[in-house]
Amino acid sequence: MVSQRQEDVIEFIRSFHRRQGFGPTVREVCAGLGLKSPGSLMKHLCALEDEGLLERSPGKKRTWRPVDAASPSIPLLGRIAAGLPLFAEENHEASLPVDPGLFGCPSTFALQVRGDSMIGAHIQDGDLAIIRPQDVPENGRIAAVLIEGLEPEATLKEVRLTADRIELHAANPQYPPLVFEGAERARVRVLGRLVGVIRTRVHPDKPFPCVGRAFFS
Amino acid sequence: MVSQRQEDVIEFIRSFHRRQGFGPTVREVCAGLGLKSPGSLMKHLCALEDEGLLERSPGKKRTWRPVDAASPSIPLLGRIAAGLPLFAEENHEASLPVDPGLFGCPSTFALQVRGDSMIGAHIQDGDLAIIRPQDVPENGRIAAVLIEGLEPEATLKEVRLTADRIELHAANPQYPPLVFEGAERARVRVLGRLVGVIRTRVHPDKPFPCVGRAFFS
DNA sequence: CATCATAGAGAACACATGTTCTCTTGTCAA
DNA sequence: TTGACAAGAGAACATGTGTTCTCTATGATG
Repeated sequence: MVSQRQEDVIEFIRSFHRRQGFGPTVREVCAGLGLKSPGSLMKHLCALEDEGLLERSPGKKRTWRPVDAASPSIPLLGRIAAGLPLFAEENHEASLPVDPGLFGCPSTFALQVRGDSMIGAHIQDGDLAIIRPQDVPENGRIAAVLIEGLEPEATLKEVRLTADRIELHAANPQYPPLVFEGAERARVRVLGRLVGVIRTRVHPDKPFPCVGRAFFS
Repeated sequence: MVSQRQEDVIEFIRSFHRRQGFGPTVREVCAGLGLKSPGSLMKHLCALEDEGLLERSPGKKRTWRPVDAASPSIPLLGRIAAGLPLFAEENHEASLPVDPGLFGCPSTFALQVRGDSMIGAHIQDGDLAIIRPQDVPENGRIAAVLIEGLEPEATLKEVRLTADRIELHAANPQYPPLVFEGAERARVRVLGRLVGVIRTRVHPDKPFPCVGRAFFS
């Protein structure tokens, strides 16, 4: 059981580490939380150590730290090349300087969205879709899928499962649903499910580029 | 000019950091290089500092580090408290482990969007708006603004400037534009302009929560 | 009311550790 | 040889810092 205070402790240590490149002293943690002496903070630190959320090297300076050595970046797999394997280094186009833990999963990857097929889910052209790897489709989820036989490009679609079919729905009426049933089902390969979105450019010229005001009036 | 010895120093510090999660003491670096006293190592450390390859915080323990050690982050200013100053540590709720450079500016901050007033710009409830600080309004841009006299909360709005007015438009017809003219103009305080969006949760139950399929059919 | 638990303040201790000084050794060039 | 220079050993100092103890204030509970 971690109290609010204890979550603050972890968050402070984590952000101190990120900002400074080294860990805080217990007194610096105190100052960050508004405490004036380290005595009571030690109880929190020890409690968090018992919880398995913090580590220390007893007696050593500036060694209180979160247990998870956060992997610092999300690989950007811009487009999926024809030659698999999919997650090899070859397809690793770039790294987003973003801690994957932000999205609740240490092993996410990113795909840049092309077109406005998911505009109804408020995912714009150019957005970076954060994907958690997962190969079983889940009904109602938005997933990145590969369709064998078509051009080898990952697309983002809402998955709808019925007894014997997989339907892939765009969030845009211009794109009809893709339906796979029977043997066809095997053509659908789920890469993972959408767990986040990063938009690095906000179009200044067309603030509402796809769903214009006309939709509302 | 860095000698072989000095490269060893950097490599040792870097790998120590990776293995342990915190930095080495100068004596631990000595031991790692087979030196028996820190005196001469200091010359190497200082030389590397002059080269711009290492950093330290003088006097502080375990703070010798490679210059690129501090992973940058974006401060999350969840809501703006009544008591300013705005960017003080007090309002610093948390840090997003995201390199601000991803959004083209080293000093961005984040605000969590409440409500669906910007849904037309595909910004959902709960999204994290990445803001570049800027106090002059720009026509047509989406900006985070503070309106004096109302509840002290930052809101995201599209700014439209005319000769003598500032209009703040929501991207949702349910919210009428706010118009400020004449002396009223001074009530509008621009915090910065929107340069990005991060969505950390994708609602599985309602994939199109606000602009439903009804809009398209 | 009494009792207990929790959070924090404040003081104190021990020592790890950054930093500086001096001295020795080895190397290279004039 | 002599001098200059770099690398290291060893000692010493000042203090930052982890850790522990005691005492107080507050709130919940019986």
